[in-house]
Amino acid sequence: MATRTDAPTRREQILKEAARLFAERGFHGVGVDEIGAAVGISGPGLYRHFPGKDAMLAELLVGISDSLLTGAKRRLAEDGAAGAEAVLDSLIEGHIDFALDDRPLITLHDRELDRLRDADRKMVRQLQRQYVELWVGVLREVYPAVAEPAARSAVHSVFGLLNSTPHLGRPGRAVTASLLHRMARGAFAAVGEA
Amino acid sequence: MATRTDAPTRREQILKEAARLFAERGFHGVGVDEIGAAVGISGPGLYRHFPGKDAMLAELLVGISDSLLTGAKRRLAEDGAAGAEAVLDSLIEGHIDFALDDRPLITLHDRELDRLRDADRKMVRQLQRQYVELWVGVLREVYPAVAEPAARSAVHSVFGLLNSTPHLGRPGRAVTASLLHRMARGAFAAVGEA
DNA sequence: CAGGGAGGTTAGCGGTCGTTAACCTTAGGG
DNA sequence: CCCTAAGGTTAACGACCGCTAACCTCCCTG
Repeated sequence: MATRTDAPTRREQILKEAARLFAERGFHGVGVDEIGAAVGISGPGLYRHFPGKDAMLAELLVGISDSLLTGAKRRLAEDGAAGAEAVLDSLIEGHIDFALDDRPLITLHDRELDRLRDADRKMVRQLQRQYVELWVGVLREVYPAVAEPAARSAVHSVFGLLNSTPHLGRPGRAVTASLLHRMARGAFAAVGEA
Repeated sequence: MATRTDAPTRREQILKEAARLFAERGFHGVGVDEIGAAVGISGPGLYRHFPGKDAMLAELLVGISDSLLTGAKRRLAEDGAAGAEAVLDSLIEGHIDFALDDRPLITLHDRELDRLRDADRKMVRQLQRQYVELWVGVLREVYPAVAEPAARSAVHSVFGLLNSTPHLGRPGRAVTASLLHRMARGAFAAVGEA
């Protein structure tokens, strides 16, 4: 399990603050001095931990995409025996957890992808595509009548729905999670029953 | 009606290209020279039409918010007699039209708001809030059991769903529009029937 | 207890960006 | 036929930004 109880490393502090700032003001809108100030060191000190500003964004985006995909694969393996419906619910739940717990990251995820170097962008895109295709596969098991392109569009749209958390009020985590879950299922059902 | 058949003015060309570039690379990621080049003039020439780069973004965002709200008010007035269900469908249709026809604008709309001067941002926020509240009112007419905070969250989430068009493939406009419409109704229904 | 690496600091360089200044060209009206 | 306004141009300025250089200070270890 490796539940983390230790204090966060400096690197992790930097990544967390950088994510927050990038999400708030955009990658180009944040200077390295601000990121440094956010963790109590000053600008150039960051270069002891990262080769450059781009590298921070790259690590963030690859990390998000990878952990989304890894979590989804795990859920597919664990809940697969319980049927496609259960897996779909589990995927939705996982994505909602992520959107609620790491709002800055979910914002960056679909907003700053184009600021990456080619190699990093390709990697992120590949992880994202695998994540989408995993959802598409499960969705089409639940609703076999849905053609693949429609399923893919539906998945992207539901991501848009779930990723709307930054715009939502804060009426308690469980309430929001439940609402989002029901809406996602409702949206999928509307595609499946067409 | 004033249907526009005349050629677009230079100002309009600039706004259109600026919207595209801002959506692609972010407000801070685009230089004035690039915007100029996109309309065939060079950097500082833009200042004959706008007082500054910020003013272009401001005009774009206020314009979007205003036209969304105006369209929604018109639909409410025109289709109100046909009942709340019909108005809701009309609102959804209008938002989808917008998301499909002006993808760069819909992207900017929820992404670059914080780059505005205080006065402009307040104005945009107010227009957006009115737009949301109009939807909330109609939604609660269709589903009276839904409490106001839940309705507001639901509306924001459906906006997230409808605004996902930039991530979608292009399988023909009508097909996409129909899919999005059904999903939006399905998501709302799931909230209403809870 | 020397010494070296880890992790800071400040100064400053080179490039870019938004903006202004100064100047030029053209079309239309008195 | 001038003259003015509209709409361009290039040059350049000042600010800022990412990053490097040079230096300092601990702490850990052989």
